This record gives sequence, structure tokens and C-alpha cells, in this order.
Amino acid sequence: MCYKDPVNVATPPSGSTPTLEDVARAAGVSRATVSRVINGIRNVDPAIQEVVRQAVAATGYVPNQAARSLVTRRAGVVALVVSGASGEEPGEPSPGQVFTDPFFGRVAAGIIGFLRPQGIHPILMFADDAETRTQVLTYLRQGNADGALLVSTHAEDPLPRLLADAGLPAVLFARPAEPIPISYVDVEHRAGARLAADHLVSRGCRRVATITGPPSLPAAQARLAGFRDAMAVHGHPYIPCAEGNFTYHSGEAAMERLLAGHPDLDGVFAANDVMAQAALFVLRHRGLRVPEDVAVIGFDDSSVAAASRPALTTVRHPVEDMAAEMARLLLAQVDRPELPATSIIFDPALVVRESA
Amino acid sequence: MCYKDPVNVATPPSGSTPTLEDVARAAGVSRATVSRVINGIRNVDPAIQEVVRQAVAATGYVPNQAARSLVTRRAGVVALVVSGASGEEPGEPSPGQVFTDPFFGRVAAGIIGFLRPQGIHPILMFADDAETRTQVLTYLRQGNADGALLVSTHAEDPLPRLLADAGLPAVLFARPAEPIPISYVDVEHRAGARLAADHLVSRGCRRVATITGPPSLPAAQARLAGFRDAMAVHGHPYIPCAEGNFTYHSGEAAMERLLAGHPDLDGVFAANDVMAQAALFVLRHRGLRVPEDVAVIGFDDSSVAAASRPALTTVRHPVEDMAAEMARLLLAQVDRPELPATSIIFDPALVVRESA
DNA sequence: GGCAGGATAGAGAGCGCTCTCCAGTGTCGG
DNA sequence: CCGACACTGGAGAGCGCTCTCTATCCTGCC
Repeated sequence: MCYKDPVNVATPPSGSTPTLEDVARAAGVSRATVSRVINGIRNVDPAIQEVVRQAVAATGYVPNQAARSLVTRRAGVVALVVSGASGEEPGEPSPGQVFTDPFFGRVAAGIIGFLRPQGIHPILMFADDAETRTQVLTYLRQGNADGALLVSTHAEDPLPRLLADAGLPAVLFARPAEPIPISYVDVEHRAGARLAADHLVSRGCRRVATITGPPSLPAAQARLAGFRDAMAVHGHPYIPCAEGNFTYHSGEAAMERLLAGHPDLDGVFAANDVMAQAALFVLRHRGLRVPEDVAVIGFDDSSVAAASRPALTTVRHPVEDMAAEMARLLLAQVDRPELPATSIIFDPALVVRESA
Repeated sequence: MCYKDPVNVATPPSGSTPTLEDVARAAGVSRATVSRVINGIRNVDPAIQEVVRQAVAATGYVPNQAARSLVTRRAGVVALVVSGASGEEPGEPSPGQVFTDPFFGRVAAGIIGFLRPQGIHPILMFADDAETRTQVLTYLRQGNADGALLVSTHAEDPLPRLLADAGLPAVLFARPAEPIPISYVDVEHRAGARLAADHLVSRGCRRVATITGPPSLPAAQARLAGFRDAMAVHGHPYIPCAEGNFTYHSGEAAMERLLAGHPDLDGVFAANDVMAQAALFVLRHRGLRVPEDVAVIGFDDSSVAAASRPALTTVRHPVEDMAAEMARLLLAQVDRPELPATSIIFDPALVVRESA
């Protein structure tokens, strides 16, 4: 057999983008062989592989993903869905604001860090009402994306159930409020809160209070419960608490309320760093020193924790690792849809800085 | 002609997802007709349209995007690329940190707000070294995305040039450092800085300083130049300045330096809100009252501006509108690649709050 | 030396859709 | 009453790729 010189025959028929056929012609082999080389499959003579590779380079060939997807039934894309509840609540974060939360950035970074090496990229979608939820579902069904990575901002989010019912591959960032056969990753919130409680007690704090997240969120519930239980074990059965919703403003207000009711407190556990930061601000504003007068512990170890003054002691929430794990779980599920829903729970750790 | 009852013949051959063919069979028409109805095209009898629609509903048909893309040569996806320089510089924000910047959230929100109604979604990509830049290029060439929306964090970012050279549709968020035939949107930075200068002067500030962005960024240059020029016009030819890089930390450090060199200053213009917020913190820490002792003006009107204490007076940067315009420009360019590169410049506005 | 059997390459059938022809139908003017 | 013409709907050719099936070649063994 005689293979033609790949370089001289390379130019595709027209000025349009070259196809497999063009490369095959240039290399003097069949389409199938080129396909095999490109997809790195067995049974191709090394010499021919080399000829094909040269032909690919010479023609500037790039495989057409649509054609590939059509036959493989794989989009090579996953949806990263930021999903809220029905959107009726006032004060609910708008889609854009979600990004402002350092938490979301960490999730995105973790997901992308895992997916990028595999040539898979996330499509960004928001779902905050019935219409946009339908859009997500349709999008997945159309095969635009192979599955969904879901970050819900609300416990009542109906999207997880819709996805599960539709049998679409999906992984949640946190345990759903009600049991749904769907995979998720989460952190051991109770254990994290216990770490905070133990640390405050070991520092000698006796009058400790907590700023909670929205009670509708299981994560917030668990942090509160874990903190209370641990404090009870240390002999502090009653813990004053003020409810926030994870925003800076709500944290400020909550700290004000706590201080109004308990001016002598000497320790605060906030359910996330942003609220802890707000607490720091209020305390300093009141002339209270942190950690000398009041010790403050946050939760998440987000970027604001180290940036705070004083730097926040906080419970590390391994968000990036968890996000990468989400992606891993999703891809496994896409490959083998028959796999049962799995949940992976991560351990938190205490990061001691200056505030406690 | 007699159309069969769509409901009874509906079930597709197997349990697999229904295709156009299945719907056509169910409706008793040809594939072409169903396609016409679905794509809302002319020349279909209303009665038949109805029959087809019922058949679609009965079969649960959803068009396969890959097949559609294959023939239309349109992915229905655009890439949202966050692009840095070569990544050698230490202290450079990692991909994930980019999200933490409220600025990026606003861009994403603006883009999504415009694209979502059209059923187009952005794919999130980072490009921070040669390899990932190639990945972006390849991705676009493969037809995975129809074009790129580029947010560069560095002036020397080579990606815009690569995109322009490859003839791929792309729109930048800011004017490229060197002239490149590529579309972009930007804000009139000089005019914005002038607004800040005028306001400080009209408040009676006499000893004004500024915290700049990285000098390699044209936007930072323009803000500084605009501020200096305007202050010169007001009779203040010399303006102390300290360089920051748009982060909170750099803003703190810059404010410290300014105060060290000019303890008596009474006005500060920071090139973005985050650094202005840091300035606020340093000033309060030093016991200086804002705005009584020192007036502070930021730039961007990002979410942190209103959340600061005192709330920041700032120059509004219409990021969301600009981002939407980027998307519009990109889609126009995808539709008609022969269109010349266009640039659209937005006007800033002063938002007066408490800090000045 | 002939033949089984593994390794390798090619042929060709789709994947599901769009879109360009064409054929058929009905309408109107001459 | 007939031909011209707008209007509809169908047939069928791909879009570029993967992958199964088959043909060919080569090696080794009896």
C-alpha cells in the first residue's frame, strides 16, 4: 500500500473547515482509521498513526463536537445550576448576587478544577421560578448537557425532585431537605459546630451565643443543633441565638440583637464567615475587643475569613474538594445511569486565627 | 387526506427518546412538516399545526440539539471566558477568586439576563496559561460555542489577539491595551474619575489623594489620568497616589501609605469600591471620621458600596448593561461574521451616599 | 506448504435534524 | 373552462462523526 504525502494533498476542497473525510484523503487512509487515531483507539499501525497525525496538523482539522455528540449521545457539557426557591420571598438574592457570595466562587472553582482537565466545561444556569426550572429540564433532555450540578440557595427548592423524577443525572451540593433519591455531597455540619463550641469553651468563654442561618436550611439547622448539643455537654444548656440569613446585613442585625439581650457575652459562633465578619464590625463599633472581650468563630473558612481584621477563627468547610467530588459523582452517574444515588460527607476542621 | 389520531399512535417504537420521525408518524405527516411546526416556520395549515403539536405533547418529544447543531452549524452556546495573563505573577488571583470579585458577578448576571430569554447559555471557562488558552480556541473551533465573551483580568492577556487572528466571534469587556480588531464595550473611565474629582472639590476637599489600580490596566490608567486632569483644572496639579491592584488588601496597604505620607489629607478617590472599602476601614481604625475628616469616593457602585459603613459614594459603572450589550454584540457577530468590530462606550454616573 | 487465528484497515450504515427541491392542491384572471 | 400562480406538504439529500461488520494481511504452527 502506498500512502500519499500528507502535506501536499492536505488542503481541503474549499475554504471551509476540514472534515474527517478531508484528513482521510490527505493521509491516504479511510475515515475510520483517522477516527481511530484521533480517539486513541487500538489497532492502528504506528506508522499510519504518524501519517494521520501529520495530516491532521496539515489540514488544521478539529473534530466537530455536534457530529460527535449526535452519535455518542454525550454532550461533553454539564450544567452548573444555581437554584433558588420560587422567588417570592423579598430580600432573596438575585441571580447576580449569588456570585458575590464567596461560597459560590469556591464551588465553581472546585468544579472547574476537576472538569477542565477532562475537557468538560460547565454551563451556567439560574433557576429561580417555574419557567426557568422547566428550561433547565428541557435543556438537559435535549442533550445539551449530560447532567446537572445543583447548588440550591433554598431548602424548598423543587428542582432536585424534578431532576430525580425525570431520571436525569444530577448531584446536589447539600443534602436535600426532604429525602430524594439523588446524589449529594455535604459536610458534617454538626461536627463542625462542635469544634467551634469546644474551642470557645476551652478558651474559657462562659456566656456564649450564636448567630444562625435560615432555619429552613438543613445545614443551618445542623450547625445550630451541633453547637447547642456540644455546649450542653459542656454544661451550658441554654444558648441565646439570633437568626440571620448568611448575609452581612443579617449578621449585623443579629449581633445587635444578641448584644441588646446579653451585653455581657464573651463568645459568638456565627453560622458563616460573612455573618461573623459583620459581628466583628458590630463588636468593634461597640468598643468591644475581639478576642479579648468577645471571641468570635465563623464557619466556612471562606476568603473573607483570612481577610477580616482580626482574622477569623473559623470552621473549615472543604468546599472546593466537595465541588470536585460533585463533578466526579456526576460523571460517574452519566457513564452508568444505573448507579444508585450516593452521598459523600466531608469532615470539617477548625482553623484557628485571631478572633478566637 | 386523513390524519391519524395523534394520541393512539403516539408511543414511539421503543422506550428510547422520541425523534422527529416518531412525531411525524404519530401525527400522520412528514418529518419536514413537524420540523416546520417546531421551528415556527411559514406555510403550515393551522389544523395540521395543531395535530402536530398534540403529537409532540403525546410523544413527549424534545428536539435533539446535537443533530440540530450539526446542520445549522450553531451551538446555541457562547463561552464566557475569564482570562488572565500568563499566570507568572505571584499574588495573581486564582480562577476561583475571580468569582469573589463582585464585579464578575455583575458581568455574569448581565450576560445571563440577556441570553437566557433567547435560550442561550454561557459556558464558563478560565484561561490563564498557554494551554488553557489553546483549549478555549479549540473549543470554539470545534463549534462547542458560537463565540466568546471575554473578561480579562490583565492588560497583557494574549487571548484577544488569538481570537481575533482566528477570526472567531468575540467581544471583550474592556478596551484591549493594544489596538486589536475586536469588538468591546467599555465605560468612559476618565469622565467617571472627573465626576469623583468634581464632587470632592465641591465638598471643599483641598488635600486629595487617590488609590489607583494596576498601571498596566488601561482602565486604571484612565481613571487616574481623568482624576488628575480634573483636579488640575480645579487648581490641584499634584495628587498623591498609591498603587493598589483592586483587592481589599492592596487597598488597605495603599491607604496606609497615603496616610503615612500625608496625614492631613481630607479626600480619597479609590479606583474601585473594594479598595475604597478598605480605605474606610483603615481611616476608621486611625480614628478618622468619614466623611467629616476624610471624604471617600469609590468606583463601580458594586454591591459592597451600599453595604459599606458608611455607605460609599461612588461612580456607577453600568456593568450589567455593558455585559448585556456584550452579549448582543456577540450574537450579532455570530449571525453576520462579516460585520466589522464595534465598540460601545457607556457613560458613568456619580452615586452620592454617605462617604463623600 | 497450507491453514487457523490475531491484528489491522475499509465500507457503510446510521445518529436526528434541517432545508432544498418538487409535486400536488386550490384560486383567480382571461 | 383552462392555464398561471401562490400555497402546502413530502421526499430525500446530506451535516460530520462513530462503530460494527467484513475484508485483508501476516504470523505461527502442524
